[in-house]
Amino acid sequence: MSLVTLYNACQVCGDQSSGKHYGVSCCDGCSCFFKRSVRKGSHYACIAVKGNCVVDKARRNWCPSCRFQRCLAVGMNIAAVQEERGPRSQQAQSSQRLLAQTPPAPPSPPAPTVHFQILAQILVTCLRQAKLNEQFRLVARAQQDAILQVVWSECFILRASHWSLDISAMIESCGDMQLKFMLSEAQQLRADLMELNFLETLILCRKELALNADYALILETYSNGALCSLARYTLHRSHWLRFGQLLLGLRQLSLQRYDCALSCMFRNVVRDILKTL
Amino acid sequence: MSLVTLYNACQVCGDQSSGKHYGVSCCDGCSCFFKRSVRKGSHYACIAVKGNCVVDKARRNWCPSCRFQRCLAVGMNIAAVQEERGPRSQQAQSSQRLLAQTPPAPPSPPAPTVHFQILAQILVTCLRQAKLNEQFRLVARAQQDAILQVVWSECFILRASHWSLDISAMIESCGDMQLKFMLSEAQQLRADLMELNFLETLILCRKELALNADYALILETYSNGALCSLARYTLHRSHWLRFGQLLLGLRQLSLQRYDCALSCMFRNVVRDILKTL
DNA sequence: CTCGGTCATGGTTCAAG
DNA sequence: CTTGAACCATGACCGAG
Ligand SMILES: [Zn+2]
Ligand SMILES: [Zn+2]
Ligand SMILES: [Zn+2]
Ligand SMILES: [Zn+2]
Repeated sequence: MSLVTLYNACQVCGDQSSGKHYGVSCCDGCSCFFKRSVRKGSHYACIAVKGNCVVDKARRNWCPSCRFQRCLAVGMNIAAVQEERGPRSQQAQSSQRLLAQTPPAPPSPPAPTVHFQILAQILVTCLRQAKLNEQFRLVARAQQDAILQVVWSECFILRASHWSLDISAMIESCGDMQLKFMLSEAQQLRADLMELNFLETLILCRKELALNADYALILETYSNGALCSLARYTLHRSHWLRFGQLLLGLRQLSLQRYDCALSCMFRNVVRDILKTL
Repeated sequence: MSLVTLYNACQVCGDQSSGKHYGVSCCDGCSCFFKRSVRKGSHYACIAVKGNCVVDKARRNWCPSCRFQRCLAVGMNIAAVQEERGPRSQQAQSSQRLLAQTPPAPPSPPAPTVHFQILAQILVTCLRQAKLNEQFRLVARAQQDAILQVVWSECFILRASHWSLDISAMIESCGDMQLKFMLSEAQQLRADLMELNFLETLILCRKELALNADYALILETYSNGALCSLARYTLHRSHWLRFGQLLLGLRQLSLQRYDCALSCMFRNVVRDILKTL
C-alpha cells in the first residue's frame, strides 16, 4: 500500500474512492450502502454485539451496523440523501430536493483571471522543472505522475517562494492568507539554486509515494543521494545547522488544509497539465 | 439441442443456467456448490477413484470431487468467492430509532469504546510528555496550548509508533487505513529514546506556530538546539545520513487529510484534555 | 462532479433430500 | 449433514442536471 492510494481511499472502508458522496470521500459501495440504509430507515444491530467490527474492503459486509456507524463517524450527511424518485421512465419530480443539498461546498475563489493565468504558468514551469530533475527524470512516467499529483503544491511553494521575479502582487490578489504566509515562510529559507535542486529531489523522491516495492527502493536511493549531496554542499559553504534547517523547512511546504485557494484553483488541472508534459 | 439451450446451459452440469457466476455461466446449484466448497476448503476424494465421473444434471451430486474439478476446469474463479457475511436475522426496526440515534454533524466517540479509551489514554500520555519536554516546558502555557492544538497528532504518531506495548490490534480496530499506514511508516524510523526526544522538540518548537515575534525567537533557539543535539548524537552513533533521514521522517507524521479517523476521534477533545494538564 | 436508478451477480435462508 | 430455489444486498455502471 502507498500514500498515493490512500489519497484516493474511501474514508469508510479504504477501498478506492469514487469521489465525494454525502460530504465524504468514499467508494461506490459505501455511498450506495449509506443511501439505502437511510432510505429504508433500518436500524441495524451489531453482529458481534460489541460494536467494534473491522470495516475494510474485504469485511465491510460482515456487519452493516458497524459499517453504518463508521459512515456517520467520518461525517456522512444523512440530510444529503434525497427522497426516492420513481423509475427513470417517469418524470415525477419533487420540490423537496432543495432541502437536501449537501452543505459543505468550499467557496471557489474569484481570483482575477490574469493572475490565475500567471500562477498557472508558474505551476506548469514547476512541473516541467520537476520532470527534468536530475534524479526524478530517471523514474518511470507512471510513477512520476502519481507522485506529482500529490506533491505538486510543495514543488510550487518551493519554487515560487524563490522565484526570480516579484510575484507578491499576484499572491496578494489571491486573497489567500495561508498561501501568502507559506510563501513568506519559505522565502526565509533563502536557498540558493543548488540547495533548491536538492530539496526538490527530496520532495519528489519520497519512498512512501512508491507504487510498488521496486520503485520504493529506487526512490529511497535517490533520496539518500540527495541527502548526502546536500549535506556535503551545505557543510562546505556554511554551518551544518544549515543542513538541518533546510530539511525542517520542507515541513512548511505542505498544504495544511485541503481547501486553500491554491488547492482549489489547481488540484483539478494538475492531472491535465501532466498529460501534456 | 438448440443454440439457445446451449447458451443458457450450465457449463458444469448442463442444467438451465441462471446467469454468470464466478466468471462462468452456470446453474444455481453449481454456483452454490462452488461457493460452499471454496469456503469450507474441502478436499473431496472421487467416489469412483478414477476421477472421471459424469457430471450432468441427474448425476452431479454423485461425486462432489468430480463436480468441483469440473467447476475449475470450466474456469470458475476461486477469488470471486467473497468473505462470509454476518447473519441477516435481527435487523429492520423503526425509522424513528435511526434518526434518534444519529449523532449530529461532529460525531462524538464512535463505536469501539474500549479501544477509543486506550487510544485516548495514549494521547493524554503524549500530551503530558510533550509538556514535560526539556525545551517545550519552558514555553509559556498559552503558547504551549496553541502549538499542541496543531501538532498533537504528530506527537501522537511519533510516540504511538514507538510505543513499548503492541497496540496494533487497537489500530486495526479503528479501521483507518491511513492511520495504520502512517504508524507503520513511522515505525520504520526505529528511533531510540534520545532521538525520539529530539524529534519531539523539533515538532513542538516550530517557529511558524509562534503567537508573536518574541516566542518565534525562543522557539527557533530551542529548535536549533535540538538540531545540534540530534546531529551530535546521530553522528556519534552512526552516520550523517541517519540525521537527514530522521528529519525527513518528520514529514510523514503530519496527517495528510483532515478527515481521517484519528482526527475525527480526537480533534474536538484535544482542547479539553489540554485544560486538564 | 455528485446526485439518482438499474440489474447482474454477489450473499443468505431453510424446506427437502 | 448437503442441496438448491427463493429471496435479499451489493456495487459497477450509466444518465441527468
Ligand atoms: Zn467504502
Ligand atoms: Zn458490528
Ligand atoms: Zn450446474
Ligand atoms: Zn468422481
